[in-house]
Amino acid sequence: MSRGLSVDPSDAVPLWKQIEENVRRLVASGALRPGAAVPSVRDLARDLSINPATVAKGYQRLVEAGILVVKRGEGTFVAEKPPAPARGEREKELQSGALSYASLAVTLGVSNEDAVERVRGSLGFLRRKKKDETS
Amino acid sequence: MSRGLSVDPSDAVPLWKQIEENVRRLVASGALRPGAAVPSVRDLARDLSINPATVAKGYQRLVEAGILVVKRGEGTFVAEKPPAPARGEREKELQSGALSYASLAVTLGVSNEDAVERVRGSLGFLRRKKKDETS
Amino acid sequence: MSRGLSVDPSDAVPLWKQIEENVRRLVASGALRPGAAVPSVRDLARDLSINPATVAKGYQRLVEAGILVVKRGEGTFVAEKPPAPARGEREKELQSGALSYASLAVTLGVSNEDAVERVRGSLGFLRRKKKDETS
Amino acid sequence: MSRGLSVDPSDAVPLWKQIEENVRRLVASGALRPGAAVPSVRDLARDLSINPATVAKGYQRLVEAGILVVKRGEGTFVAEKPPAPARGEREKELQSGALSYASLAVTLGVSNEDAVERVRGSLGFLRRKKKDETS
DNA sequence: GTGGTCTAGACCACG
DNA sequence: GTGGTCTAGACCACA
Repeated sequence: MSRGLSVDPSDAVPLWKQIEENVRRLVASGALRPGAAVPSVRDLARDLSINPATVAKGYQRLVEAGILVVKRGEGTFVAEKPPAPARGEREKELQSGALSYASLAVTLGVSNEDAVERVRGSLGFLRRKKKDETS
Repeated sequence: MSRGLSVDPSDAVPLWKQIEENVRRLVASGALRPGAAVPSVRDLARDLSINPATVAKGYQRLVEAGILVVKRGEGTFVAEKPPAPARGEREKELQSGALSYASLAVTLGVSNEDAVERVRGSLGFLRRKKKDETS
Repeated sequence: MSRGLSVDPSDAVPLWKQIEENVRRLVASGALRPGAAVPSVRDLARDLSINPATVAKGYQRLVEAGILVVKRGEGTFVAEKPPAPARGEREKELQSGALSYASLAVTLGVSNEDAVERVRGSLGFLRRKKKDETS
Repeated sequence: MSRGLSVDPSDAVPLWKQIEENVRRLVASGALRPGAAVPSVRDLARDLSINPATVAKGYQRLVEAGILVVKRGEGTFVAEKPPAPARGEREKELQSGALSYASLAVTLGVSNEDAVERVRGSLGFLRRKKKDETS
């Protein structure tokens, strides 16, 4: 196992995006701490049996988002500083994520409270896990 | 107005999927009752200024899902007995969506309350929209 | 000529970045107006004798920056609205550009006033040209 | 301190180029006078915690440019007569840089004054930095 | 060894 | 026709 990184080629969401989300999740949960190295592009590509360029694209997005940093010739690492307070651009990203999730919930016929509760639960799960890993 | 059906061409989600989701929502909310007719493919296409094939594709998915039925020569109608979505699948999909959104919020450095509030807001927005369409 | 778009394969700056800058320049100067179509990925790639994926990468960056918009199945167009006031993220981009230019000027042994004057001149040139093209 | 020489590993520009530019600047500003010795490759590498090969590459470029000269067995020194850069080339490079920056500013929707002010600020920052290193 | 760029060409989704 | 994704593999810059 590559530290919990996995992809599903039959999924509609692009492989590079699956990788992005996976890493995001690992960082959010503290499984990947600031300064820690993520698997090299080639290694992860081999483990997942996909093309290195695909992995690179996923990493690239995270670099642009400030989640990862590249040290040339050394590898890719989790950024030391939590990505800036994030006004503006990222505001939109979060809002879009919220709407997307809400839409899913409504489509699935779930009550507002149930939908909200699940988010609250996931947040708690991540924060708790992060605290554990950090300590 | 085509009964509250609208699409956003600049949205990342495919037009046919927007149509599918819109109809699904209208049916779920009762705005479109079992047995009711949905707009004809070419009418809706004209109203939305999009390609009829795009509308057809959205309807097609709904027919395959058992939400709509086609009566040849008469038109397309809401099925009498919309099939209940598999509980297990829904559960997993929603849970996964919640975790995904939570991870995004955490990596963006957003507080739990802010993250939850945004979902609540989005849910309210969607329900309100649905209500408008229903009335 | 593809509307003034050209690249220099022997240049150290990546082809996709050259394309990005070229388009940015054409938009800034008004040669490409809001709503106008940019050359299709394949066409431009053929004209420049480079790979479509390379062109696509350049366009992609501009889409993410809000300069271009993609209409699926139709093509790529200059965005209608001037990219949002741009606080935050783009702040950094501009600052980085300024520092980069200043560094070049200092390295070249140019006086502050000369360096500033050249920027002022270029800005004037672009604004004037834009006004002409728009009118 | 190695005479004000410093590098930023997280910067996009290659370490060897940062070194090259630093030295070039120190020479241009007079902090390093003709005939003066520059730090030895291994000393500087140790001070900066980087690979000696990286330092060597930066020095090499400067030797090729006639800025530095190597006296075998003694060390590396600032050339007595630093060659004047070709006027024409400089001119074009600077002008191109100015236009590039101006285009960026315009597409970002920034006012002329704001754009100019940022350059002025960056220039001031660099000159001040150079002065510090000189003193 | 690392990541970044580019190519050639396939396949898919969309309109 | 459009752009988006992915692959396989080459080459380069960097440490």
